[in-house]
Amino acid sequence: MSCKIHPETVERQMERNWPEGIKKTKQRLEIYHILADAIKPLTATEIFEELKDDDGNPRYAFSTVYRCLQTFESAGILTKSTAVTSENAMYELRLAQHRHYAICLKCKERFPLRTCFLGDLKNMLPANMDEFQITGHQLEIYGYCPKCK
Amino acid sequence: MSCKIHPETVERQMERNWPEGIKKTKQRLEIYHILADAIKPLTATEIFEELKDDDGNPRYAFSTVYRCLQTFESAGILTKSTAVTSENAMYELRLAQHRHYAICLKCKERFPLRTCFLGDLKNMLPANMDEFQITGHQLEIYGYCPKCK
DNA sequence: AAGCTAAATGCAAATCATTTGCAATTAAAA
DNA sequence: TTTTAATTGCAAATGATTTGCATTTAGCTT
Repeated sequence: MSCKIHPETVERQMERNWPEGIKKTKQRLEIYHILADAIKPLTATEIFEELKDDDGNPRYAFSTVYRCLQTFESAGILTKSTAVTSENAMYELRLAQHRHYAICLKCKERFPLRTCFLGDLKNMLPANMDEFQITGHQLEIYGYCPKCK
Repeated sequence: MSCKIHPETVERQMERNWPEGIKKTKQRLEIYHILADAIKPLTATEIFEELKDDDGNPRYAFSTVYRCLQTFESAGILTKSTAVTSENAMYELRLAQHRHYAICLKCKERFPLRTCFLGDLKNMLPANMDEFQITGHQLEIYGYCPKCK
């Protein structure tokens, strides 16, 4: 029922993204959808909660969630990261675009930053490290949001 | 026995840095020195290991290390962060200057980057977030170092 | 220099996120 | 439909970090 112009459906995006030789179980499909719908990186626990039924009972095992995330990560379609402001790992689909966040230390709200600037990164490498092959990066800004400060 | 020009001794730096109302116990002093001598952020375990005696027996409790790090952190002289490439928190004295690292995903070696560029950060904040009060930031580059790639 | 007291430590047990072993189930190839 | 390797669920294991509580100690105060 969405009214966006030319939206690539999640189904189609998933079809395109799905890694070779990884079985499409209902657990994995649901987890993929949760990640695809998310507007921010999710923790394993948040995903586990999303998967509960209407009465709040778990429908799948916690270990299944973790194993699925591992599978996605080693298949290269998922990025795992750990924020300065939280103990727990967070997971985000690795799509073409990606975002960084300003994170409020009080309310933990995450505000997406404007830009990613991978271009400059090469220049920041130390001398005689031109050989270093960059595969990823992480940036976070933290402080206090307008409401909390 | 160091031959550097005008080195500020660790003692003096510590004197200047030491937070009000925090007792100088031998445990805390030793931990401060370990952090001051470190050329990279350390995990609690690394610090605990450093504190062992010559026979490899722990001289202080693990919980003391954690509590000391917490104390330093809430006193504002220590920065705690969690690298993408490791599960464990790392700790680093918050001195005037600070560094970011390029981290090899294979050998886990950390290569300090050339610059920090706090200046640009304000511009990356989303619209209507000028009010966000930045207190810190974290940046990491990861990939494969010349040896490992 | 000795006494006092809140703050700090040591120890063992508790927590919490994440991982693992193994038997039962299932996707998808034959 | 059968087959088989891959996947799941469950419960127990792990490993980092935290906590409760009795004991010790830094840094006053006398």
